[in-house]
Amino acid sequence: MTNIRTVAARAGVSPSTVSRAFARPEVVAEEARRRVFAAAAELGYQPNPVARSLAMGRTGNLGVIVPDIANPFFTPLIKEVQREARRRERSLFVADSDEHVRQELEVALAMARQVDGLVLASSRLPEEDIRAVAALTPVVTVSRVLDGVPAVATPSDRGIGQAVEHLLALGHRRLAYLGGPEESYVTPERHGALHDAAARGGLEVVDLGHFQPRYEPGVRAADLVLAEDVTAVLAYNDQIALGVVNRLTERGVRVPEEISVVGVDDTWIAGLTRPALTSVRVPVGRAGAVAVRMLADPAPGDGHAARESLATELIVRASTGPAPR
Amino acid sequence: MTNIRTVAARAGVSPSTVSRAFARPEVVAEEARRRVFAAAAELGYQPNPVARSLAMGRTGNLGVIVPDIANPFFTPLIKEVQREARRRERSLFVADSDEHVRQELEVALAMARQVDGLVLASSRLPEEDIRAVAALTPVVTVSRVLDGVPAVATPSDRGIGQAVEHLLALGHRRLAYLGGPEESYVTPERHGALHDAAARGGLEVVDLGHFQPRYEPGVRAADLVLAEDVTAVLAYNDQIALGVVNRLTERGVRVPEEISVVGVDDTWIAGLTRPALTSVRVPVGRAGAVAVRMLADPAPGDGHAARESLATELIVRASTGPAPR
DNA sequence: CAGTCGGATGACACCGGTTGCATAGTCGGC
DNA sequence: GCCGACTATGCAACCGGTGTCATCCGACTG
Repeated sequence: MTNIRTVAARAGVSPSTVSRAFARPEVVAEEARRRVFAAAAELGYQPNPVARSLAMGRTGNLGVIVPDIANPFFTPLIKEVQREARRRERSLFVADSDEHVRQELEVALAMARQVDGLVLASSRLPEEDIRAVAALTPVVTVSRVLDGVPAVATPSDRGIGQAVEHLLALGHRRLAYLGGPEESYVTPERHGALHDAAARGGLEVVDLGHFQPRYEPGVRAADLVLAEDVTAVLAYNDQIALGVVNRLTERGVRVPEEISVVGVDDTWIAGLTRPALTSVRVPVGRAGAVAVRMLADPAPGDGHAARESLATELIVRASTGPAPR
Repeated sequence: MTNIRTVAARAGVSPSTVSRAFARPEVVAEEARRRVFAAAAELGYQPNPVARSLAMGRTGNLGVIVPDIANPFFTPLIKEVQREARRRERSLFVADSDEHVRQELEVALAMARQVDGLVLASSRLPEEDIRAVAALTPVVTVSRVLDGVPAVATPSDRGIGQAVEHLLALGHRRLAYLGGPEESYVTPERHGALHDAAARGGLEVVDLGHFQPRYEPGVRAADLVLAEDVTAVLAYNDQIALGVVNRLTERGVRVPEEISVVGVDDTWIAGLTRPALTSVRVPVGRAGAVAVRMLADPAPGDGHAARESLATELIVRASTGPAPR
């Protein structure tokens, strides 16, 4: 493969001039630049980004790691991170940890030194592992807050508070809660937000346990819900909620006439299913954009790590209605 | 940041020994290895993958570029590519071209030299651009066939043929076709497969034009469908089909009693909506796995580029039924 | 016309690893 | 006790760029 010296020889200039012609064309004289590009074109030369990264100590890449690329919750985040990265002329590499802590660490370590900054979304890593990664490259976490590491938080208290208000206003008094996976950092946070809001408003909450954030566990959960004397369900996320809705419908229970269902995440499927799903919107796209901003334009370090917080809100659709009397 | 020489000094050995201790521990004596690792641990040293890539001429990374990460059609591909990459101890970087040719090229060029191989899924690039990328790094295309470039094809003729048979058997005689985006390589391929099969079986096809492969265009398409005298619809993909189903239902047209709807891609949403969607399954996950195999274990070059072909098949669900009389 | 200034270029030392080759050291065999 | 083989290590050249510094040249100034 051709390198900078080959091109230099062909163009009759020194390697330095070739390097400059590509990196900062304006400092090279017209004539020399022309000859360099001509030689490069003939030889099919392209600067080697790996060598450039090594010499410059920066790669021009950013990375984002999500637990599951297939989870539609993360796609707005990826899209926005990518858009912001592109605006800054950085390439974006995405990686998926398959909801698996061990793989998340491997993937993060593999990526760390090959990017100029890393966005860790909904990381399940233990604190010390996140810190280890942060020691290798600048890191911003999303939906996970850690001392000393810049973060974009998306606290669910407001959105879940609105969901509780909404259900109370519709006359519901007993709610089943389908919790998220035990390993997730967000699980206790959402659980706490719900219990706080419910206690304040006088809504009784029945905890039905932990569920993986996918469709099938929601199907299973629906039957548990029917065994309880509740008129509403709040699910950890939209996929679970969708499983519940479909299973209830199959069993002849009408949504929302007999049971109201609320999801969380407000992924795009929420608006597409019938009935469309009432859901707590998590501004994860904006969170991604903010995270990139924090990575690329770091605020002057005033001692402690940067922190942003983006509120959630309830989006009401067709899966919630007045409680049956 | 600490490098191999710092560690060497601390461990009282030469840089080469440190290098070998990390790269091929078995060739380093017990005692030396112990001291190297001790020194490395104290200094928090990790080998720099960029430097390693430069020296070795390989990065240990694979890349995959998809038109749209948010499109559920591609998630099985990404997942399988990742699984196969991991089996071979390669990291995987995913990138998204935002359904945009210009960005696809940029992304591909940026990635090309930083990976040992690239999977281009449903690429929309002009041939010469794909060849330019393939000149920089080994490339395997998926669902796109090009002379001289290894490829995994997923021809739709069989699956679409089955869909036509299925509809004919149900008594349908006139079908509306909602075509894909004009830029896509797959669009004419699917169109051709449909017209061939329809001509063979005696099914009349009404072409309703080109649609972007998303939900909203499907909603719009539904009203066009109703203006035609047809009893069945075949959509370019599931998202369009879903938009059609939802809009028909809204307008009081029952699916499948009055109109049957068939999608293509068999994404996971197809099974989740009500009625569940009959769809042509494209084995894109397996295609990804095969692509990685072709990249990582290249067949002895027998002159022309490797080629694999994976057949599609119809999955019948609830959105198709007997034609109304 | 000499002196100064500034812009373009080349030489060279890096960046942080890998690797072929030479050498020192160990051990066994005869 | 000497020789050959084999192992573990060090040296130094590379991978393909970047960036600093010195040099050279022409032009401008007084």
